[in-house]
Amino acid sequence: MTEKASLNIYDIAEAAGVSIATVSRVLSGAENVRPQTRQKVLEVVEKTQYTPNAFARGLGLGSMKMVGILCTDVSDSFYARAVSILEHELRLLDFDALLYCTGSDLKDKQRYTSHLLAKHVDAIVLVGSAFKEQIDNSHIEFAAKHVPVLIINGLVECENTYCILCDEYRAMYENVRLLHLHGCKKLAFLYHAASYSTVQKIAAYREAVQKYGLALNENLIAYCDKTCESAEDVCTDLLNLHPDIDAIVTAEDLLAVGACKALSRRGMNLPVIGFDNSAFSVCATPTITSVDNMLGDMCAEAANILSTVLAGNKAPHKTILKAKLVERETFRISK
Amino acid sequence: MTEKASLNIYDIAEAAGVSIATVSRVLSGAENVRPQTRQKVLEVVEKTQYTPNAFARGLGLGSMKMVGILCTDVSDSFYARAVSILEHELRLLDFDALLYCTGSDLKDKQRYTSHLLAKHVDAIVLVGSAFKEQIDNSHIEFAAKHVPVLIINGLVECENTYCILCDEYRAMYENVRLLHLHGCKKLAFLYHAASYSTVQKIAAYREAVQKYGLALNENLIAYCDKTCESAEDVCTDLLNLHPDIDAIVTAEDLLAVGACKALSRRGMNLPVIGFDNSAFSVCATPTITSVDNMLGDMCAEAANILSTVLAGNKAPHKTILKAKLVERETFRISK
DNA sequence: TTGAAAGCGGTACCAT
DNA sequence: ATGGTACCGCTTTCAA
Repeated sequence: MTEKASLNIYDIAEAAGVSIATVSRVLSGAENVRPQTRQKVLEVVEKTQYTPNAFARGLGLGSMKMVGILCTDVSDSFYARAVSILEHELRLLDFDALLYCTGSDLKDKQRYTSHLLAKHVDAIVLVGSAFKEQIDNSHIEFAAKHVPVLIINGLVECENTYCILCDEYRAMYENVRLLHLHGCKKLAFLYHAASYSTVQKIAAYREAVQKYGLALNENLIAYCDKTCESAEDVCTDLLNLHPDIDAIVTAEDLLAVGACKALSRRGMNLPVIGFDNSAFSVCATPTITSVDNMLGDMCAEAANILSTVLAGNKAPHKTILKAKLVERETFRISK
Repeated sequence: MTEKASLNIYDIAEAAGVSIATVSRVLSGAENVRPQTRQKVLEVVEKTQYTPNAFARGLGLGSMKMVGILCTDVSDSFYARAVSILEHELRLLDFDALLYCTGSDLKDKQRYTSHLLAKHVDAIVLVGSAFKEQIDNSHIEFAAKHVPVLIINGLVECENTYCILCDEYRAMYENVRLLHLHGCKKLAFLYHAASYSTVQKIAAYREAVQKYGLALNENLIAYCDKTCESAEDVCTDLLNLHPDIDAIVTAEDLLAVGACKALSRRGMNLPVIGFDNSAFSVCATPTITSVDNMLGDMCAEAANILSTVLAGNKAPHKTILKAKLVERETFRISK
């Protein structure tokens, strides 16, 4: 009547004629086991297809080898790529990925962070700079007291926190410089969400515009919803107001796509530079020159740091990668 | 010296002056606890910020309330959206999402499936019809012996398996019918990966083409890599070989984008219908008419079924949703 | 090299 | 309503 869900270590021990301690040793790859004994145990394990109970293991070791990934929105292609790469890297380190999509509400981020801690994950990875709240990072600081917190493309000043970011400030500054060299005088800037990343880009835009003596006008910095259509509308309005705009830079590729649509609808053809080097930049017509922020490298580096830290070694609090411009049809650096 | 990682139920019991059994009752919301006692315990819990150990709980209950999501590739925007929605639905049911990106190799799918089982997830959700292997579904069947397996947009004939799919066969058939009504006579078909989903679409294309007496030629059914560029190249070749092609249908939006590029490059303007109603369909110029396969609804239904099944109730093995065509610039149904 | 036994931190049954 | 206690299944220390 009473049916066992599955075999346990006692069953294996009995079948192999050894104690559970020995089985445990064999399974954890301990050296001090007589080859013959090991052999016998492994045979039984093989034959019975035995798998140790992960919860019991977790209870004993205090870890189930899981890493929590906190991400504002996986349906965003940029974050999706990040999660994809991270998951892959974690898998290589033999960690499972516990995915939490938090949305952008701070309360949710806090709640999910503590959920993750309650699940005793070995580390937490924050994907997306949206996590850099200007207001309140206490949940991150709290989490970092318990487990290492990796932050992809975001920055938090806090112990046991490892920020891997791309120098987007510099990249955007460079965008403006290149357009200036190209002869442009009045650059529109389209952005969405005020994430850490976006704030950097806007700051860079402002400073570079000033530095190179380009048209300086707050109205040139325009907010859009995160859709092609919104960007197109906003850009159209902007072009109506400022017909002398002669180049467009955006904080995201999708917005650049919308901008291009606005341009071609009026038969214009201005330099446009997007950001993220996403699939959108290739889909658009014309294809969009875009800044590659090295997401793959950031995630790989995150994995690196994670394994370093979990091994008990020191890792840099802040790692900055350099972005690179991928030239496509909307802008080519003139030689 | 010996520092405790965190408080356990004994600490709480002691502080509250009750037994651990009572603490357990209070925390699990049992009715049979004197309000006064409950109050006292909750106070201590509140004050100490106590959180029960998830592993111990899992060990006792045989579940940590986790659901495994198996997905060939989250960086694919379609799957990413699915995972995003699923995660949200699971969260509402109080389940965590354990994400596994399997890639398309069968061996990996099998391995990860058993990993998931070893982690004692409460259910497994398969995202993407790529999981319907013509050759071997034994890993799915095996998994279904242990936990319910939900399949989004795929079909497996097996007990304890719940397939939620969209009638893509019908949708593709309808595409061909509409184009025929529109006066088209020779339709090219672009596809990637031979997933269950794609197989359905191809079959529908074939049958409809036959039924409506359109040009029937295996060469019109062309394989591309999953990139704009590849689709563009393939489509260009196709148009060179068959200059009389007068409409294009694709198994994925991205391929439709490529097709449109090929068309506009030769100054052509044929009806094009994509599939998935993804962000790409809106980004392209012109915007692409696309079949919406109701991904959101499928995922919501999956969550529904999951809660039903986990509650011990019966749920349908197969749920089919109806797709709908979203009209954009590349094709409008003529009245 | 091996085994016995004490945790790990809960749940739930059985008394009281 | 509450407490005692036997599990759940594994890891690890200590002895042998």
